[in-house]
Amino acid sequence: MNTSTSNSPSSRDSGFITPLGGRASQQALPRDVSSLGMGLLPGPAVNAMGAGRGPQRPAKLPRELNPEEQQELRRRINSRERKRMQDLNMAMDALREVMMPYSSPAAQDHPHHSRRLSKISTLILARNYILLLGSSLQEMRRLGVGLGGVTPRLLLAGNWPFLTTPGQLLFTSDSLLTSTKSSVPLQPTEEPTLAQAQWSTGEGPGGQLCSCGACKLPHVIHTSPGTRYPK
DNA sequence: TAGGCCATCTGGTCCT
DNA sequence: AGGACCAGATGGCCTA
Repeated sequence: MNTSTSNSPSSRDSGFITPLGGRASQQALPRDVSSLGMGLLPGPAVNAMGAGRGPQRPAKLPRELNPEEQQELRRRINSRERKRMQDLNMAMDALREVMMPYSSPAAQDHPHHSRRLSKISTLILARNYILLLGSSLQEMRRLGVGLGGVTPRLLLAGNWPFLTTPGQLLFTSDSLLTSTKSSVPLQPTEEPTLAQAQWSTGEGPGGQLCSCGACKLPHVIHTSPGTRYPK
């Protein structure tokens, strides 16, 4: 089921723990006990929430524990986190499987298309797809078309919001609508019509021009990158 | 070689 | 109290 290539968790498990937190194998022992939560290593900087919060909280790994117990505790915590991230990656792979047909024409002479979708690209493409489905649904409603065997024109045409470069791709209502007045997320009552949908064309991932079929399909017109994941 | 992407470790915070 | 979640740090792999 793993559709990923060299970066899948299972294929990357062959590495070893490096002193400062590099690749780790599932069986690899934790590092030196001195690094187990006692702040010897550079570690993450004090984050904004934790900074200046008065007296130091007790260490997460209690000092009462002997080194072996600390090591075991740290091992369990690491294992849980690893498992959590692997589950997340499995979900990401499942999403990738669904989105891949819409992101790659599988043309072997277009290597920039044959690569696995990155996480960020997968999420953005999925989001764009959902928005597209919403607009298609809206058109069906407008035309009074029932769901019985009728597929929205835009979906049939395969006009997917293809990716250009990850980081630039947020598919906003601004970019979707010809009218650029609204900057708020789409509301059910203001879904764009297909006639209003407007795409950019001709540029493949990474910004290079490409003449393949997929690249000639419409692209999302994106806005400037903007802020990254505001908290 | 630089930059993108990723896995892992880690400590802090939130939640049950 | 323990687990889940989050984000920073680090280093490996890969590609342009």
